[in-house]
Formats: sequence, C-alpha cells, structure tokens
Amino acid sequence: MRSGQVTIKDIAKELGISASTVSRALKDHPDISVKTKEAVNALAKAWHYKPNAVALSLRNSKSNVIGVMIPEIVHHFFSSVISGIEKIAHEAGYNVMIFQSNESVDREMDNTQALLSSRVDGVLVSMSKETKNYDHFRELRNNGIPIVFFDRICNEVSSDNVIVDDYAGAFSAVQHLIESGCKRIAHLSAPQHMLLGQNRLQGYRQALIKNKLAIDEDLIMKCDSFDEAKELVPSLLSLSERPDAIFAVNELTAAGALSVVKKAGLRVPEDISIIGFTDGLVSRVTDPALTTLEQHGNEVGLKATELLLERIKEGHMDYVPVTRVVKTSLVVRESTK
Amino acid sequence: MRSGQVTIKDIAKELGISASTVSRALKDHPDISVKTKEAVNALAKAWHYKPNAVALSLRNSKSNVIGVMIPEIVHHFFSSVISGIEKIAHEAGYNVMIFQSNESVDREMDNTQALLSSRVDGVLVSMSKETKNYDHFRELRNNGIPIVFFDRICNEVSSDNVIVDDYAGAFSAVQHLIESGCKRIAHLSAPQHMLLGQNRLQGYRQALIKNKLAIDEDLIMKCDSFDEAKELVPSLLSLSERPDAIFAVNELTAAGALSVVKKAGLRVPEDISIIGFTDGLVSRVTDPALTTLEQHGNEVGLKATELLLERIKEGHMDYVPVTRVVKTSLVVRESTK
DNA sequence: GTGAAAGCGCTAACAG
DNA sequence: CTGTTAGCGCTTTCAC
Repeated sequence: MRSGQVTIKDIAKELGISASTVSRALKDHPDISVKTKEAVNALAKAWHYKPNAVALSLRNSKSNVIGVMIPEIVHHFFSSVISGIEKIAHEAGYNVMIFQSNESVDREMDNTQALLSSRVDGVLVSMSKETKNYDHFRELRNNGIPIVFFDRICNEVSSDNVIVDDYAGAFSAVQHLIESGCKRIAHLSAPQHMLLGQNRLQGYRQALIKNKLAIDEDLIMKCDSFDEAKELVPSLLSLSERPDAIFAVNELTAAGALSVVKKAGLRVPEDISIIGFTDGLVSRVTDPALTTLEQHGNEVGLKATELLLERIKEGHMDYVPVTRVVKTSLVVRESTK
Repeated sequence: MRSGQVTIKDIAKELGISASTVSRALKDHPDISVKTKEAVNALAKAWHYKPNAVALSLRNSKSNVIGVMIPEIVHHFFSSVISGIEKIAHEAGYNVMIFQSNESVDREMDNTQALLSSRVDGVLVSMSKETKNYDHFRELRNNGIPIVFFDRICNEVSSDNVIVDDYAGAFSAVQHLIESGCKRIAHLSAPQHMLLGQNRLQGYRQALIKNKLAIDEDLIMKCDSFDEAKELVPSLLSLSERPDAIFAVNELTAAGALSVVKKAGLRVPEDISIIGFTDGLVSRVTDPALTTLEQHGNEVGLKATELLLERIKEGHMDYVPVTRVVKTSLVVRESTK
C-alpha cells in the first residue's frame, strides 16, 4: 500500500493515462470515452480513491468548512444549536469546525486567528460574556468571511443575526403567571450588559405594565445560576410582602429557586409559581416539573446555518444584514397554576 | 483591498523580494538579514497576513485537524468529552471537526468518507448503537489515520481506547448501597449488546456476589430512559418483595425512577435508595438530589486526545493499542442513606 | 478523446 | 543573504 492516500496521479500512472484524463473521467466529463471512464472508475473504487479536500480547497479557494465559535459546548442550549448546525452543514456538503471561547475574549481572538488561517468559508458566532471590543469579528468580515451571530449577538458589527425572541418569551411567561392569578412576580435576571438580559427584563416589565401591575424593583435581582438562586432567593421570601411568583432567566436558576421555596415550606405552585427560560432537560425532572419557555436551540442552529450558507453562496460581502427570530414556546408543566 | 486574504506573494511583490525570502523571514530563518525580516514582519502585520493553513496542509500532508465522531452532541456526557477534546487539541495547535452519527451506521459511514476526504490527522470515535460492521473504521486505519475510540469502543478494530470504568463504577455504587443497609437492589440496565451495558451489569452482579446477596433476575431489567423508567418502575414496586434500592444506568433513568417512587408514596432514601450513573446536571436538582457516579466526560476527552496526538506524532500505524481507563467517582447526595 | 502546462499558497533543496 | 525551482493534489484552459 502506498504511503498516504490514493491520488489521481496514482490512478493515472497505473492506467498509463494522464492525470487530467483521470480527473475528467471521475467527474463524468462528456469528452472522455466510455472505456476510459469505466477503467478509471473501477480502479478508483478498487483503490478507495477519495478526492483530497485539502487540494480542492486550495485550488478553489473554498474550504467547504464553516467555523462555529461558542462560549461553551457543555451547555444544553449550545450543544443543541451545534447539533442543528451540523445537520444543515453536512446536508450541504460542509464540514464544521468547533471553537470554544470559554467566555474569554482572548480565546475568542485566538480562535479568530485560527478561523482566518483555516480559510473557513463562513463563521457562526455566539459571543463570550466578556467581549466588548469587536475588531476581531470585523477582521473576519474584512477578509470576506461572512458571519452570522446567534443568541449572543453583536450589534456593532454589520452582520446577520439569529436570536431567540427573548422579549416576547419573557412577556408571555409573565402574562401566563398573571393570568393564573399571580400579582407579585419576581424576576431573577441575567446581567444587564447582555442584550438577552435586557430583553427578558423588558418583556417582564411590559407584561406587568400592560396588566396594570406595579413594578417593584425589590422583586428584580441579578441572579442567573443554581447556586446564586440558593443564596439570593431566601431574601425574596422574607420580604414583608413576599412574591407569589418567580420568573427566572434560565432553568437552573428556576430549579434553584424551586428548591429554596420548597425548603421554606411553601407550596409550588399554590403559594408561589415558578417559571424559567429553558435550555435543558432539568425542568422535566424537578418536583414539581417546571413550566418553561422552550428556546429551540436546534432551530436557532438550523436558521443560522441556512443564512450563512446563503451568504457564502452569494459570494460577496455587500449584503444587507438581516435578523431572524426564533420564537420561544411556553411549556406548561406543574410549577404554575 | 485584495480579493481573498493576503499571501506571501503579495508581500514579496510589495517589497520587491522573492516569496521564499518572505517565507523565511516570517519564520525567523537565521539566513535572512535583520532589515529584511523587519520589513517583512512589519508589512505582514500591517496587512494582517495569516498563513494559509490549507496550503500548508497540502504541502506538509498534514492538516492539523482531528475529527470527532459521536452519536449525538446534545448529551451532557458527549458535550463534555468534546469540550475536553477541544481544549487539548487547540493547545496543541489542532482544530477540531465535528461529525454526528445520530446513532446511524449510514451516517457513520458517510462521515468516515468526509473524514477521509478532509485528510484529518486522526479521529476520535464513539460508535453509534447500531454499528455492527467496522469496515469503515478499518479503512481509516488503512489510510494511516489513527483512531482512538472512547466510551462506546470497538474491540474488533485494532486501536486505542479510552473508557469509563463502568465495571468498577457499578460495583462501587452497589457496594455503597449495600453498606448503607440495602439488600434487595434492582438494576435498570442499558441494552446488553453495548459493552457499557454489560460491564455495568457485571459490576452490579459481582458486588452482590461478593456481599453474599442473592441475585434476583426479576430485579434486573433493560430500562435506560426517563420515560421508560416511568413506565417500568411501577412493576418493580409492586413485586411481593419490593426492592429497597435502585441502581440506574444513567441519571435520567434514576430521575424517572425517583419520580415514580415518590408518587407511590415511598420515601427516598428511607424506603428506597436510588443511585445512577451520571452524565449531566440533573442529579443536583432533583428532590432529593441523586447520589451518582461521576463519569468525568471531560477527562475522557482529554485522555483520548492526548493519546491520539501521541499517535499522530509517532507517524506510523504499527503501534500496540492501549486502553486507558477513566475512573468514576461516587458522589453521595441525598438519595442514598 | 487526451495530454501538457499552469496555478491555488507555501516551503525546502539547490544555486548562486 | 537571497532567488529559482519544484512539488503537495487537483482542475482547467489550451493544444493536438
């Protein structure tokens, strides 16, 4: 067996013909005689010939690879996005390269260099929490590499976005709580420098306003993890007028809140209703199971990839960016009335 | 701005020198004059020159890419493995390409073709449940591409493996139950055509035997999902001599069992202890929180990648395969005594 | 119908 | 110290 994989040249030599003829035969070029084609194809098959994608990339200045940069893979939302990306990409003949930023801008910038070096045809990005400077993203654009941001998007770089409808989702969550009779609804929120955090808080506020309920700033606090909920929710419960519902910015926070509420001897949902934005399967297994807003990560991945592949196909960078929105859906389980 | 990215040629032309000089200057070759080096580096920086990894791959017959093929990304265990892979790979200057099989052999074979075409330097694989024929993996090997299997390994192909110590993990889980006073321990198991399923069952059996407890086949059933647990566990509880402990093959199954047990009015862990193999964060949020066997997916990814990179470095295929084992650890929470 | 040559970007051997 | 050449694998004019 040759060292390395079989090349067109190997086949050409064996058959006593030229490499170009083999190349044409393999792609069924009309000029080539049936006899030659058959011989070439037979040998290619017998020898397990696989076109060298690297050589093709170089020749065509097209790698058929898309890069994905996310904060962390170990996060149900992101892994479902990747799953969607991988599906669409492979259907279209693209391979997917993964880069984690681990919420660090430095890693993000490093990764961008790797993305640039790899000559990926396009990039899907969800920014790190730390990112405040966007030059590295601009550099991708400047090099003709289209970007689609998803979830954690970046308004400062002209590029396409796919986002979850955080505002509407939050609004509908709170609306649901209100319709079931809740009046004092607390919000455990994400940091406000993230668009996502702002939008969810806005949805919360607007739902209260629309229903003519007072907004009590004491009922709003930055709290977005299981442990933080364990730490901070007790203070909510000891308010003179304690809340009768909690809207949490993600499901783990909701689960933390649930656990605190139960430990305090309060019933869910009778005394306090709880609802969370979801990104995992935690909500199904808590007791009671949590009512949530399904974020459809998979869908986000699909949409973002479709958009990116379109941009790649267009082949130029002077397009008008669009923002596509994936709707959340309310999944009512047992933690709300 | 040029179309496409800056090349060595662009820099050479601008500076009126040859491409090879630029190449050498960029890698600080001792032959090149300081003046030239400075000029080249300055321009390279100003023009944001990035070496074209595709051209390098072609020239060196080395892509610096490793391929990862897993059943599903949306699975906490697998995403933590990928996270470990990505970390080590990027530290070593490798990029990571992701391929999902979705538990389908056909996709697995397709993906293998893509892996071959992409000229990846090595592959990390966790097999699909469906895979019974291993020729596609052999083809990778035959083409000089080292494989490291992890978790769902394949004994029929001569290659390295990294596995979780399912046997010892199961053994220690059951031992823990026995030490806390349980005598009738049920096992909700994975399908037995999977090595993992066999090993966990064996660990269970051996722990019982070692402790001179009877093995009751009625207490062993194939049941490895949340929904299946909801469906099948009631029959366990209605046995004339009902179990006083349940050892589940994964955490979602354990969570399902927990939910059934509680609905039946039994207390956990007083009446029935529950323990599960873990791969996620579900165990922390159930009530009571589940005692589990931590599988250290991240560690599996690290180890597998280290091994693969070693093989790639060795640069030949006549090595003696090794199997590395990642130990599980017992995390005692509230669902056992 | 088929072959020769050139080029994608880069580097290493060989020449000066 | 620097340039020329050739080649990694493939395709695509341009010849014949």
